[in-house]
Amino acid sequence: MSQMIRVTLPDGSARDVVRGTTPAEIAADIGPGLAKAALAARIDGELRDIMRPLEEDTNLALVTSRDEADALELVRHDYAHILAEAVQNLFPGTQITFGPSTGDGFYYDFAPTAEHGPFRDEELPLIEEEMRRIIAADLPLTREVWERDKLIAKWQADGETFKAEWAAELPADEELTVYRSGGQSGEGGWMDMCRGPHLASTGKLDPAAFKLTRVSGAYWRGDQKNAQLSRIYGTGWLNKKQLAEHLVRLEEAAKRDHRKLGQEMDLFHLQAEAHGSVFWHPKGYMIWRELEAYMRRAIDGAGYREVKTPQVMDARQWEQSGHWGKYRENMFVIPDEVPNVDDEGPIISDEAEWMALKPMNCPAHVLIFRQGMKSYRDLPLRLYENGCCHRNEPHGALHGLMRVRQFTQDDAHIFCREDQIVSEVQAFCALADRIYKEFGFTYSIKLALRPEKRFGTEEMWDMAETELRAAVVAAGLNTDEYGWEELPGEGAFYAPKLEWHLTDAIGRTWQVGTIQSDRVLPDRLDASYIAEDGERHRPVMLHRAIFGSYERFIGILIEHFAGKLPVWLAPVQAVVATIVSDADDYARDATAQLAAAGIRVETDLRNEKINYKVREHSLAKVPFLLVVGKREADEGTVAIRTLGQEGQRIMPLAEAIALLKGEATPPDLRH
RNA sequence: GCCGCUUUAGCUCAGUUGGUAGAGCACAUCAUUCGUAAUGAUGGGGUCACAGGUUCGAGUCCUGUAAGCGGCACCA
Repeated sequence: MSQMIRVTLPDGSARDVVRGTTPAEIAADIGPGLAKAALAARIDGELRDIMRPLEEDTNLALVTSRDEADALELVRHDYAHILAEAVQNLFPGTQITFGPSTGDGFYYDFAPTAEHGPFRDEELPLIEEEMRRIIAADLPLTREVWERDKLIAKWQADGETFKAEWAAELPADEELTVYRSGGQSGEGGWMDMCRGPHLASTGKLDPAAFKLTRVSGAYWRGDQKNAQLSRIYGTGWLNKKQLAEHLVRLEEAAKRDHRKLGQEMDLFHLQAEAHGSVFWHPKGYMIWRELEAYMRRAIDGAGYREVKTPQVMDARQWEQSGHWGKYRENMFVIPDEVPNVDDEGPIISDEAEWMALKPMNCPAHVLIFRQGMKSYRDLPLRLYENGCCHRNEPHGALHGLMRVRQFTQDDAHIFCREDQIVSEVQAFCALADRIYKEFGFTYSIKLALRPEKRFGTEEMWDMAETELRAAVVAAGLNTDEYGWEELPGEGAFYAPKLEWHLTDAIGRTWQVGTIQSDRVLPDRLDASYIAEDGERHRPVMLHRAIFGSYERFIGILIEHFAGKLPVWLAPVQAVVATIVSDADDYARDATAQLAAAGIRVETDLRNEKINYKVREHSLAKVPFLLVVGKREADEGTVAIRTLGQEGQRIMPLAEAIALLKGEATPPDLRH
């Protein structure tokens, strides 16, 4: 075996070095600048430690902070380790578990001692200080390969039961590696089991480029049945400037929060007496009404027929549909009896019959389908409902408009034959695409596969998943551009789901649209049609929504536009504001003409300076401000100021009305 | 549901080691009629989330409950 190996660099040049040479040594050989800048190595495309010796001929690329994605990943992972080391220095007995990098930083999950309990916000500065001390100490990080039994024994000896469990369960063919900061090779210092790679030493990190942000509970291995750990989150960057920019971005995002804007713009409110249900104010409900009208135009044009179904149905119906068995913990259940009321309130007898508020519209739509005989000629039958549903969600899940307990879905069920599924799903993908684009959204799309709790045969699920996948492929949506991925175990109990996701102001994604291919409910609720062969057949039922719920969609719209809604959705589209009271009559007349043209317009005749009015209506995010003074009143003009722009345009009133009418036209009615 | 934090005027927030509540904005009244992001003056407004407890005395300390916030788990 040769003592020399050949290393090929990205520029195509090759150099022969002694086996066991490290990328760091090669970097140093090329130049001191590179040696300092190099953070890690890419060996045949795989990210590796810069201190890890090269054993065979390879392609080598040195990773520096210019390779931002790689560098951030490395740095964040290192911050996570240093966080763990700092916590164990400060709080002996705390067990370490697991700590990855995230989209903007890192976290680490700890099992604190019983005496200490979960970490608290106020401890974060202390931990940050210890982390900076570790960075300043510039401790070298070394990689060691351990034998599984020895490593498990070591963790057990150290009282690290979570690590021991993890080490025992890692795949048998996986090499177990440990990273040690400080200490001698093989002993001393601080160690964590980790796949790596890591930087060469803790001093490679910028002590001013990270910040611990919050604490949280988190379950061991993400399972509620397991122990709850104490998670510490941080944000980490390559330098101080990046951190500062990130913190500014967070502040900006907080200003777009739909809960904050909803209050400032007087759109809606939530209160404890109906927690999880929305009180829509006139302005907020105007957005809703516009969306409803928009969606009706869309479904009318796509061959749907609108229905309305009961809010409350007998428990037996929900048993039949399977919801009673699989979904009851989320259902609001009510007794079906005249309450026997005395001073203590209603008494429910032991024999009470039960009813439930609908958590979904699907069973009711099947009941409509079942009325009368259906022929194959009736299919596909597309039933749409603005369906108001109630779900008793876990309290910790509630979040503004995004997650509520009462919500209205733009829900439809398409009853169709087997051979119509793919074309129906494709048509839906096209409709959803058109609609999201008309609102200016980009979306990601996922396929949620069969869950553990489910009805139906494996063959049914195989078919259903295959159909949805086929439709997405046919529509060309299964690409990275659409964030395409398959999510095992995340489907509904009756069907796999295609899901459309939109992103909120701080990067959290929310499912809005869905289409689900369901053979279970038609079977359980005995839906059938007469086919060409004269026999009864089961239809397939496609559950689908595009807004998901009006509540969530409005929440996302508010954040997406930072409250500055497109004119057609703005609750108040224009305000006519006077400069002097001499213009009051003209302002009233102009307002009446705008209103007659269908513009949502208000008048501001208050005895205030125009500066004050401009500021107030700008903050209220009114798209158009029509200012009238003596001059405009005399000339029959208005001075139009557009939200977000400085200056104004003076034009005849008739022209202004035409302009606003055009701007206020919903996107689907433009040509 | 779980972990941590929070809850004081309509809104945003001050309130020292426990001694009986304050600002700005908003609102009302008056004056001001003003040309594109805050005119001035005066005034009204609070069971300090709720329920207990400690104390001579609790916005402040303790316990419980509820809601809100950030995560986790769960989901449109």
